[in-house]
Amino acid sequence: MEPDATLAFASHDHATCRETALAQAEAVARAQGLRLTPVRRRTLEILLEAHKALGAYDVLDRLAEEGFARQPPVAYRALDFLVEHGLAHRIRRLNAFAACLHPGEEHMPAFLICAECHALAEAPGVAVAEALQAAAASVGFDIERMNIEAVGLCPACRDSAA
Amino acid sequence: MEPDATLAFASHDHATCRETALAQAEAVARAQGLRLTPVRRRTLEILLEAHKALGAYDVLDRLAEEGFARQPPVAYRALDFLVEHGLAHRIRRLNAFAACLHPGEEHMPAFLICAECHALAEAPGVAVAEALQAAAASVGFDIERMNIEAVGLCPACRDSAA
DNA sequence: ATGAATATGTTATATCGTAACAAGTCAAGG
DNA sequence: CCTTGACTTGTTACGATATAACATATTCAT
Ligand SMILES: [Zn+2]
Ligand SMILES: [Zn+2]
Ligand SMILES: [Zn+2]
Ligand SMILES: [Zn+2]
Repeated sequence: MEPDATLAFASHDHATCRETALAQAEAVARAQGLRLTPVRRRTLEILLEAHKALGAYDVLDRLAEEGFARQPPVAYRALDFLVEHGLAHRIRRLNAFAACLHPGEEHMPAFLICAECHALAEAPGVAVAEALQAAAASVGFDIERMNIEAVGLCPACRDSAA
Repeated sequence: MEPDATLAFASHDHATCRETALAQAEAVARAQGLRLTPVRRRTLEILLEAHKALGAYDVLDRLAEEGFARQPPVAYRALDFLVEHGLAHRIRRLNAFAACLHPGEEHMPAFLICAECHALAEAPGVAVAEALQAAAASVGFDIERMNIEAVGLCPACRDSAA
């Protein structure tokens, strides 16, 4: 089942939402023999609690408040680890990172970024990815990784702009 | 007519290719009353001559060699202007900029970036963009701008890897 | 001519990201 | 046990990317 981005733009129970994602992430870690060490786990929790994209230095500040060293590699290592294993995503357009809300599920996220309120959603991107694969294949290009990001207005901000 | 990315990965006459793009860019500037000042024009030429994505500081170095001031805003302003008016594109994945090879033509480029030789192609992205529009619309999101980028192997590097 | 808008010059600084090496942890094989 | 090698973390230092802010100059329409 593909994730549904509607939730991200609607008011919902953040607590449940992040606990679910965290539990899924832990399941992934167990299944793949990953070491979800304290910094890594806390970094993921920070992203989940924020429930939006955070810059590496924002994460670093929060980590520092909890006793971890305030040095860039601390945050970048943890973030890179999470991204590497699909527990978080990197949003290039924002030079930022966001927890994956569907870790373990096969999904190609298309990110929708609200220019107004900065809400971020992972939209179902399978159709988009397939179209891109097809476009690439037609010129003999072999895709390894892709980034699909869009900036615009979320439902709430679009309505209030009218 | 949609641009064809095949050319970008094939050996071709760079001189013609860049003169065409430059001429198209000038036509766009005339048509839209844009001021293609010396720095801006030279910046576009630099991107076209390189025929690949260049970082802002690479562009700045080249501009400096030609008598322009070696200060970041010089390059960023020119690059931002070109991007703003569709004469160049920003490749977020590379923190870099590339001249648009189809200025004035309606197109939604999907960028294909070779991880091996760093070749860059603007693939026809209309189908991809439509799929993304549809995905966004299904959750009530209104897209203003989008970035579609893929990293992988170009035909030449894929073949030589085998 | 004159004012408003646009473009450029210039200084300084903010933000994002990585190289490199030392020190510590951990689990498997001897 | 205890070695050993892979992985993880601590730490310093730096590199790369991007923008703020303000002064000056140019352009363009009135
Ligand atoms: Zn995800
Ligand atoms: Zn919004
Ligand atoms: Zn283009
Ligand atoms: Zn290649």
